[in-house]
Amino acid sequence: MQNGPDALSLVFQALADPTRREILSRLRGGPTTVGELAEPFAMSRPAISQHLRVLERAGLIERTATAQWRTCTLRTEPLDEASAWVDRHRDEWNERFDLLDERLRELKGQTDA
Amino acid sequence: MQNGPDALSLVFQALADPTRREILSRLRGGPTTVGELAEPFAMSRPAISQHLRVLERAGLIERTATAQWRTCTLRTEPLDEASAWVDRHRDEWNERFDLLDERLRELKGQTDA
DNA sequence: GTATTAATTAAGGAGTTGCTTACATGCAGA
DNA sequence: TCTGCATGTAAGCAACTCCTTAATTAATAC
Repeated sequence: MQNGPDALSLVFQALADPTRREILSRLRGGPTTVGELAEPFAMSRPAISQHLRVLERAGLIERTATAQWRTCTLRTEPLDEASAWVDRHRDEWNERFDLLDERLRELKGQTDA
Repeated sequence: MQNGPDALSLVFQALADPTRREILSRLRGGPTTVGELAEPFAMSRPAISQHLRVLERAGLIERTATAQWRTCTLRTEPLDEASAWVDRHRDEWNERFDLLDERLRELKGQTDA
């Protein structure tokens, strides 16, 4: 994997773990230090650090260092793309219209050429 | 894996691969055989079979056997839960209201007790 | 300076993923 | 029944995930 996975795969992969989803849910309450974040989990600090790295790699959190505390902040932008993908596939009605659109555009391209 | 991951993790994990997302997109056009599905990918048939198993495990497709062809059909129900989770975290405004709701419910529970 | 606190990095191990090739299964038609 | 086609299963391998404990960095307080 020399090039690394695409952004959307990184986001979905980050969300594919209950601990990481719980961390994101807790971050909705506002920026939080790693220690506070780790407290409710029966898991070592390094394990939490590694989960945070996965979330950071997906762009879902930002870590800023103030003194010896690292504050984690929620970043929701990557979820827009994820939400768009899911919703596009979720609703069969819209899908049919999407496909109709594509067909029409194809036809238009053909008659133009 | 005696207990296995939860349903939501399975769905996000299934979506965390471009090949599988492409398969789902292609299935929006209607039920398709494995051969047709595999055709555009530079990948062996067994690899596609394994991707289909991941999608089936997540409940995102259904496989039915007619003659020697296995027909794959899209199932969008699992995406509802995924969409709900993402949307709940996507919009900061709604999150704040959700949190306010939770706090109010907590307070109510406390005064009741 | 030394000690304490907060967090990360390093190293390692059990299990999983994503692919491969080779083999097996199961149906259809001569 | 034998042949061919569509698909799945088995086995193997490199890379990755998710956790661990031990060592390290960095800032604060004495």
